[in-house]
Amino acid sequence: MTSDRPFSAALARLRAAGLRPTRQRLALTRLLFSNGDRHVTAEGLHREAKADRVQVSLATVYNTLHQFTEAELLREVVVDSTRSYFDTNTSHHHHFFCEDSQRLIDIPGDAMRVENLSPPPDGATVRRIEVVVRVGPPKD
Amino acid sequence: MTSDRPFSAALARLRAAGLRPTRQRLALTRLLFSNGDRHVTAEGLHREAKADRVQVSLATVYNTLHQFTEAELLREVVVDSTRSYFDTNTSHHHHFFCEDSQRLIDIPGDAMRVENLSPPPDGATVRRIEVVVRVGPPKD
DNA sequence: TTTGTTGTTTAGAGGTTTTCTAAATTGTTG
DNA sequence: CAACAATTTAGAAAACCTCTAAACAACAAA
Repeated sequence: MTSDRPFSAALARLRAAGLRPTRQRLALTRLLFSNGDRHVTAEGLHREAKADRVQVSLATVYNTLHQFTEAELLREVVVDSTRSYFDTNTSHHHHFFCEDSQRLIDIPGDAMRVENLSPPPDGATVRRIEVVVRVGPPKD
Repeated sequence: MTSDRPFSAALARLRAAGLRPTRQRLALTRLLFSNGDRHVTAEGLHREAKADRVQVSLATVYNTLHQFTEAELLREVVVDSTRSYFDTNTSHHHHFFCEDSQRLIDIPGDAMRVENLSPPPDGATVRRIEVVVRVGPPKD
């Protein structure tokens, strides 16, 4: 097993990514990864940290989110042109995006298939296929 | 045929959308729709207009892009959290997004299929399914 | 054509999210 | 511990977009 204690799990994650386990990064790691898959914005995570009495600046939240994305601990999901979302689930999957609540919901990678994709232009290499299903409230 | 003169085509488009054919809207309409499908940003279209000696403010470019989107003359494509893209092709289709050149390329709607989509949560209604294939340079 | 009304445009201010800067702090290594 | 490098931070700044209120242009009616 990897460990059931949040602290050493967080520590292990950071070490594996080659990032120094600072107080701020440990705290953010725990917020992000201790309770199943999550979708966060920088602002939202910062608020959460403050509510948790973790002293961390917004700049550091941004830095950390980007470093974690770099290290593939997170994935950025682009669904809203005004805000960036980060997803703790880095495995192959897609998203529902609820346009009224601005919330993301995972669609497991194997619950959906993209068929018949035409080849990319100029022999470019496919980096990722992202499917976003925009949903609204029930039409009742 | 609808008309081969750009002016009356633009006029017809605006009338059909219930928008007054002002000098600015006519000029932007021509830039947008006279030469096949396009993907533009507000900043980019504004630059183009200036290069074309069309006097129009950036605020009007934004207003116009949004009104056209509202009227379904354009579609917004969300691929980049720092900028909004607008697509003159409003029919069912998807996109390649070249991450190095920041350019969009259409994938015809029938050149690709999304199969097996799980039902949306809480009986929410699906508004649109968007597929973005992010591509990078050839790995040569 | 003139006039009144309403819709449109505009410059500039302002908002929001994100990045940058440079100084202070912290973690790590010898 | 000392020295060095990485990290954090507040605040300034950048980028993109929206708002405001005043000027202006399109349209309809007379």
